[in-house]
Amino acid sequence: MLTKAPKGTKDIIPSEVYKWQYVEKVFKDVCTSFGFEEVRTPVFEHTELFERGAGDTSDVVEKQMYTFNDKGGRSITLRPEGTSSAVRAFLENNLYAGTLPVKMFYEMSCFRYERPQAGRMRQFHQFGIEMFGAGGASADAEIISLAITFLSKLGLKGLDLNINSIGCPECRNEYNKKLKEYFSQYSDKLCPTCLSRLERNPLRILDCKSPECQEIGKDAPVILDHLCDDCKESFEKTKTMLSAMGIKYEIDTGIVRGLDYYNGIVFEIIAGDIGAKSTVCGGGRYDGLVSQLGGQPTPGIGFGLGIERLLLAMELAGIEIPKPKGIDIFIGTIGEEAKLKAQKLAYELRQKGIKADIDHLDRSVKAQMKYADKIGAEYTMIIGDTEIENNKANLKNMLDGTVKEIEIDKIGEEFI
RNA sequence: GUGGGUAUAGCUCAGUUGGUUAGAGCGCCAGAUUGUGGCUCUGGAGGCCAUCGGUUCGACUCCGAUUACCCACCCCA
Repeated sequence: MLTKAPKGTKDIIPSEVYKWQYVEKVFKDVCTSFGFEEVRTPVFEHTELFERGAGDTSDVVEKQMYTFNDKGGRSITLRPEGTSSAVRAFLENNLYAGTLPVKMFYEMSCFRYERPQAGRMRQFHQFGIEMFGAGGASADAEIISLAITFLSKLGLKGLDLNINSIGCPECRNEYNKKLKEYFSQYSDKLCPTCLSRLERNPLRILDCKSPECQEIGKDAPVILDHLCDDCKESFEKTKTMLSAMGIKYEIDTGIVRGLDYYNGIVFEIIAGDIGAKSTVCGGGRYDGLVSQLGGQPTPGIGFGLGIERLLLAMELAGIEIPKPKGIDIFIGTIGEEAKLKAQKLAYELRQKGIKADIDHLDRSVKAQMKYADKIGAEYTMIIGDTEIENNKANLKNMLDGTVKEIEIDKIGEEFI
């Protein structure tokens, strides 16, 4: 118990963390080149924010939230997603009064109470971006192209970008009615889950894996045929933009985002077969969310990108993440006097920004050399009484094994 | 919440129809090389065989329960 992390959580240990640092750096660089700035919001929020934001009929809010009362009796929830917090920060800090559009990115832990499986954790990590105040197709295309740029920079090939439009509240209502009408005719043939979806969310029946439901779904009305003129036009414009940038996409009328705030364009990016959960990035437009949370009507669009799934996809694709360089020099020692000297030398080198390490376990020279090799030391120097007396020691290049004699006190000059 | 699978050394896994001292590879430590890594060879440490109960003369092995992990469904990143 004490030595076991809670279900659905995982340590990122020192020997693995370089992978995270690598994708984090690439993501930040890409976002910056697109003119986005980082935002950091609290890990927990008032529960109401997610109920109003993600929507209290969404599965996430209904049964997956880590909610508790704090000692002051407030209902607090560990964030299950990032967009609600971003909108709250946008409103609370009056960012809408500044220069529009507001473009921000983030990396955050999110929490959902679910049964863990491949690519799904209870604590998971997301990259995300949000853009507020721009409702046009160029904003859509910018968001999508940022995701594609990022994933491509990491070396992922064969990305599948699937897009759809779920329309504005008006055309979606119309469409839902038509869907209900259509599927009601087959209510005796639908599977039990889809029968319950008929009332709750008929759109999801289109996603069902059961052969019967799929067969019935083939002839169901398609959302894209039932968009209002405005929605239709903006979807067309976005597609034109994507094509102009040479970004390939597929229309997938089955994409329905799980959070209630989406409207208009929605998209998913699938990067390789990483198990059942192969969607690495999902997002869309949420033009109603800002006003839903008490602000002036402001268009918004963004995406979330799962870091665990990203790393899975990269591993599966055989992408090698560059390991960071080891230390510059290991100073090995024989005897107490040498230890004293090495400690002082390492301290001076480290202050100059040179990565230096010494022995702390009083090991044999051979063992110290092995240690130096393991930590990836580029150079080693062993000092004992003779070396200290002459102020001369051998500096060994660990890559080619060559040795050169240097003055101990001038060791720093070797690393300029 | 529903269903399936797995549980033996730090890691990846063997372990015969139930039979007495539970193995390998990798990793770790040490020696060969009395003050110099990688390669090789030799040795060493490290196991309540997940837990609890049952069957049996005898259980790592068979049965049951519990727990944990993995995978899939719902849903999602």
